[in-house]
Amino acid sequence: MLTIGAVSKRTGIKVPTIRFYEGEGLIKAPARTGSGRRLYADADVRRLSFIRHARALGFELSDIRSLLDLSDHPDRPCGQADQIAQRHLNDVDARIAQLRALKRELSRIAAPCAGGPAAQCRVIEALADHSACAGDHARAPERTGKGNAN
Amino acid sequence: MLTIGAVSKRTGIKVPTIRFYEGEGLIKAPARTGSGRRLYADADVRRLSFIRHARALGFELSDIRSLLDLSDHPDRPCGQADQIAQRHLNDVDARIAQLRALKRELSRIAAPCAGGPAAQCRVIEALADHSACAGDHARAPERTGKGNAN
DNA sequence: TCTACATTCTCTAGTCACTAGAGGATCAAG
DNA sequence: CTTGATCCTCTAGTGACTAGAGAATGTAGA
Repeated sequence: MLTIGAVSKRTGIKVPTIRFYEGEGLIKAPARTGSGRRLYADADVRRLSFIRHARALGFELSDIRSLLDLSDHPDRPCGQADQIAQRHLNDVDARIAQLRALKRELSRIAAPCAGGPAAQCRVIEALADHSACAGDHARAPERTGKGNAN
Repeated sequence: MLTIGAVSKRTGIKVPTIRFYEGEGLIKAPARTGSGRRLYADADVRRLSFIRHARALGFELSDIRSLLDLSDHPDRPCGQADQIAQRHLNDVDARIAQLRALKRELSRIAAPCAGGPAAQCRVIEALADHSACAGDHARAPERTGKGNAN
């Protein structure tokens, strides 16, 4: 039986995040010591590793919930799991395409302009002038994503 | 002078979002009719288009604030604007690389398994088995990003 | 003029997946 | 017996909006 800190080290998931997952019902409430501390079994560690892996691959918690539900009932057909993974793959594809378009325009924009006054700045100019822009900007690429390591 | 609805149609930014931007100080509080309705001038529409364009390019509101501040003071040197765009370009490059790696692994995982029971599902199996995984999953790719059209 | 419907107003709360911090209890080592 | 690490619960904050309540105002047709 492991404390939450030990589980955190093994899975690479931060302690508050493990508690958060419990609150979200992704893992069941674990056993407790007499003083109320959480005690985890190996199965919990495996489940949390599954969650971590899926999160690292960008699956949302609702997707992970479905996936876990499915693995809790191995008798059910697994078409749903494929569907989730396929949908996610399509998402990723779309985002890559979007970011490529974004990069093209940013490269065009971000050529240094020798530190002149902002009045001649190409960045501001390019962003003010929507007509000069190549792609469809109907949809935003969402969060910039600085990367977090749990 | 345009109502908020007309400005929304012209810029493609939703009405509540325009009010939100006002609250955030990205645009100044507009004139009002006798009954308190917002009235926008063309300059406001241009400023909002700037914001929309920058958001579509993935700039955060804090970046946009700097950019707007810069364009409000055209006498200042514009190195800062270049810096913002350059930093953003680096982010975009990193994210593309990350998503490519992600796609490789997802493609490997998401091969359909002929609708068998979940017990033999490759998706679940692959997610449970962290050791079989290629890349470093130290960092999560953040939000999936379904794309929103304002 | 009346009625119906659209639009606007302000305000609060919800989204997602956590993260940070307060304030207190318990544990292991020296 | 003290020190410091770890644990507990709880609330609130993040970013960039979105949704909804409840009320006032505007506009078009009968």
